[in-house]
Amino acid sequence: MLTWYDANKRVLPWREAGAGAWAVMVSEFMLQQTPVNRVLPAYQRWLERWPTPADLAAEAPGEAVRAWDRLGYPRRALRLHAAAQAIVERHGGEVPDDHEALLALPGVGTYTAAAIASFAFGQRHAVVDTNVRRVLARSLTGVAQPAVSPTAADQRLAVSALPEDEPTAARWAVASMELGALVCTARTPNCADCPIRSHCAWVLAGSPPYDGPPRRGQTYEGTDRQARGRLLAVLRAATAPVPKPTLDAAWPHAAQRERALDGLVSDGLVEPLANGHYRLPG
DNA sequence: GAAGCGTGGGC
DNA sequence: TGCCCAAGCTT
Repeated sequence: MLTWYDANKRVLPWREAGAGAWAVMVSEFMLQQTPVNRVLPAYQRWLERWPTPADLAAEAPGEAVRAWDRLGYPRRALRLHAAAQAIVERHGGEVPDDHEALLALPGVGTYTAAAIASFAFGQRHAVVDTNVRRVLARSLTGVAQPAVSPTAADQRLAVSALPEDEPTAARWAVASMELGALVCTARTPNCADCPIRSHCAWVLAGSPPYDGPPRRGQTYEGTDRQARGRLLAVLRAATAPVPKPTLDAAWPHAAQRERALDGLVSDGLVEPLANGHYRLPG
């Protein structure tokens, strides 16, 4: 798998030599639930504008929300901004290399802390994302898909599979994730090109189909989530505070619109002004 | 532990 | 055409 990775890895800006821990951190925030191809343009603009945590920390949080563009889940932008401020206050403006310190930052959970420590600092951590969970479910457990949500068993399995040697563990982490992203994919895995197919428990079992409980599809049309997205899109595009009637026009269902707007305000994504106008948080 | 949280692309 | 999926985190 390590050899396969060296020959087949994608060229990505946050993987370039000297990209730095901040670049890795920004990419990890953006890649939480958003595909690589959609992240790339926003990532490039982001690092040009805010090349260090201090640069971002000095901005209004609303600017982070605006620059987040249409990556989705805009609370991630607020958390990245808050994390940058915490890095300035607690770590002298440098992304910490300590797993515990990373985990304490806003928006950084188990996966992201391990990813930054491993990808940026070469440490030995189990980096368990949806790709790795799928690779391990197939190759070691022998089932078509991992559990619906991450489990303690997934984490234990990933730890048990991790090479002992630190630099090898770091290479293994990124390689296993890339294998899941490029070859051992969710829908139609390309087993013919897989470097571990001769060891894969799922392939050796005859590639049995998934037989677990049905996976809940995520509805979107007509949801509060969609309403929030519409309202925030209006505010992102505006250069001045927006009068309420303009927001009203963005979502016809009044009760749902007000609920969504209240939610955005309580999340800190929208700031209501005294004159009844609204804007991204200053 | 479940629910809430965006957006768009691919099959 | 829908449906599934995408480097999760927080409450």
